Amino acid sequence: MSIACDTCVVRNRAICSVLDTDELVALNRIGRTRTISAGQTLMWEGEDSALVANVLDGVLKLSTGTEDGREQIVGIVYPADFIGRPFGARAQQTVTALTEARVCVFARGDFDAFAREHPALEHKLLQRTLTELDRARHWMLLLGRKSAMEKMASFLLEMSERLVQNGCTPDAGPLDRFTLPFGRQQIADILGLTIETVSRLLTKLKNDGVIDLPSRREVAILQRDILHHRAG
Amino acid sequence: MSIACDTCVVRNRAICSVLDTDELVALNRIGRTRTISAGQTLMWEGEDSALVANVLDGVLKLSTGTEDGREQIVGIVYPADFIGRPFGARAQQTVTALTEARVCVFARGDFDAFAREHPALEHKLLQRTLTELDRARHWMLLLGRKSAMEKMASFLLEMSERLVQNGCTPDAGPLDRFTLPFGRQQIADILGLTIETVSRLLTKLKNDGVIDLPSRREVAILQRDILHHRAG
DNA sequence: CGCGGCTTTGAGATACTTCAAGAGAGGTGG
DNA sequence: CCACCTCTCTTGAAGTATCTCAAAGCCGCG
Repeated sequence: MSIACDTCVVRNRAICSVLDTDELVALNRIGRTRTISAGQTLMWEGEDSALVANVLDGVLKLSTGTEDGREQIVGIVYPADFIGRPFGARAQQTVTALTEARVCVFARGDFDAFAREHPALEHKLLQRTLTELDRARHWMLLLGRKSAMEKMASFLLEMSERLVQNGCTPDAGPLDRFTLPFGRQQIADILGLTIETVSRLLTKLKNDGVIDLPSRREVAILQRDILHHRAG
Repeated sequence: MSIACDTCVVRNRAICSVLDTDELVALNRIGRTRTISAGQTLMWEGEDSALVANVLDGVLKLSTGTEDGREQIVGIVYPADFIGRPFGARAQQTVTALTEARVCVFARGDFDAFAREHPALEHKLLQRTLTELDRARHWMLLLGRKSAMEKMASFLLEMSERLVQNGCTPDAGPLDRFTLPFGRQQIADILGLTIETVSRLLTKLKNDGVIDLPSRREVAILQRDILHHRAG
């Protein structure tokens, strides 16, 4: 039987990788592919959790905000990552596409039921969730205890590691040049800073010869060791 | 057969609650109870993850730090909570007892193997991990975007909800008076502030009549609505 | 009573924000 | 192809929340 998953670009990296063909057929039946344009929101904080999804392509952000409009980005989602809140009634974060994105969506109830019948899938999801929890807690150190420059340096280093093309190329280590899927305000919302501070820090790093900024969203790391040093 | 779990105080709230008697006997065989005195550390960040545990009694903190000694508390662990990093080689946080604590510990390898054979246990663990992840991400908003006073007010409100005696008393809602398991420096390490700022904020809240501080570690909330308002 | 650790309070320093313009980039239409 | 517009980003100057440094107060405990 031929199904969409056969040609799925994240087939071997998403949580689905633990499923055999029959199981994949069953999962495929309850899901569908959806395209989201940049800036569009897939689910809202506080809304009831109706959907979960696998990311096929693109980058999305998870964010929370205060009543008066301050925003904090709490997670960045890449291809093969899972989004949504299974086994829970409410979505706790807003999910918004930063680039055009393709996701494989499931009604939460359907997915929950399927997962409960497939322990291997739940196990994979558990592993991912544990990793995400470690990552979130590590980010709390950055938010709570690092200076603005340390935050920025840490951020650039993390991006150089995470934005590696997840394509066919064998793992080539961190990139020395990459295009951010964020504008300055979004970097500020990730680091808990203001847009002006972000701009000043980037200019300073550029003037110090640590990085180069070929265009608005491109970054080239010229002196990784120094950047590392500034990350605290 | 009589086992320790029969009289376990968290029997119905810890992840073990999904196990039947036979399973509990098996799990009991690979675990043992251990007492930790206040201030003692159970596992260290970066060390390999040898243990996992259920908390029976007491309060512990999860923390990470920078090389130069700055610390951020990233989680607080109460009775019936699970600690450690199953299915992963390294502990990502340091776990330290804040009060004298009793925990039910397992060698990580033993626990991993047991969990893989008991999907219901993994499911329960997944649910907990998802909840913890939501909590951690919510805390990121506090760390990144809230003012010192907003942080303190949010903290006091959260404590009044989480420190509810988990004993036999039916759920009685948030406490208006409680004893913190933290000193001032630890509150600072939770909120990403300095000890002096923490002290000043508490005295201000007291002078404003919003709270009372009967002793060093006791807090009484006098005007919950105002505290809520100051939490942002 | 006196000692040591924790906490409070004060005064001054500063990192980051806020407010306010100006410059640059990218897109659109003439 | 250039002029224009808008949106984002940069830069500057001033303000302020929080930190740092320093000293004194409190409290439990031997």
